[in-house]
Amino acid sequence: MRRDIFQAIADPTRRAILVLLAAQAMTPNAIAENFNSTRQAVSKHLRILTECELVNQEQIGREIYYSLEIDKMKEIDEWLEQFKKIWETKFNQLDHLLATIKNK
Amino acid sequence: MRRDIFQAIADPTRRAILVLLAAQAMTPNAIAENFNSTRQAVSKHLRILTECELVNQEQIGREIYYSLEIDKMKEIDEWLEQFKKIWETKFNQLDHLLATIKNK
DNA sequence: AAAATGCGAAACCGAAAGGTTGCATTTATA
DNA sequence: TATAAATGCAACCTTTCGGTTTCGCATTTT
Repeated sequence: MRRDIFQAIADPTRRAILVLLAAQAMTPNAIAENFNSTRQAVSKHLRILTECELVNQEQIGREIYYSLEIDKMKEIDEWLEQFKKIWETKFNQLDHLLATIKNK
Repeated sequence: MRRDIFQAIADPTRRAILVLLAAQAMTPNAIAENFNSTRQAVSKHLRILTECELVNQEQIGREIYYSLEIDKMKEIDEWLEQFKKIWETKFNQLDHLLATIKNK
């Protein structure tokens, strides 16, 4: 299926799942209670998130606990880096402008 | 069509367009030269990026220059904030561990 | 041992995505 | 003024997406 991390976070349900898992590891059933779709639909989302290595599984008896793989989230931040440079520069320019006005 | 910014950056071509525009404003034709798809396909991507307010248009004669709307990119960073707190905490824990080992 | 629970996988479906071709419109040029 | 260039839009097609229902398989509970 070859999905990447950006496709993974494109879906609002998956983003919400990631936020849930940021707080604590959860089972598919527990996660599904937070949404209006079926457990199976959530399961599909978890499969995608697992493939992208955004979440981990740990089986305990018949339950599977999913937890956030925080390191993978950094990849988004790394992509953003190239734009951060720009908005920081823009901020500095504004900063400079304000300072100039102030000293008039 | 109601797309959000996360859907906008889900497509690799659109991400590449954003990177191109980060360097300089460009026309659809110029942008399309960088990809294997038709100008019309690129035009569709630009339409989506415009709807999401990730890019601006400026018409000059018969040409339209597209430029990056950097402020909108910050929204992704803002969403990431909630996860950053986690990975910074993890880093600090590791940091502490390393310090402990060092002082042994 | 039988029933219930937790889960994933498969089959199916409608909607949306991403691409192409063909056109209409506006602006520049010969 | 006729032609070329730059662009957006619409129609169409194939693939993917996200959902549901049905099922099978472990594991736990009664």
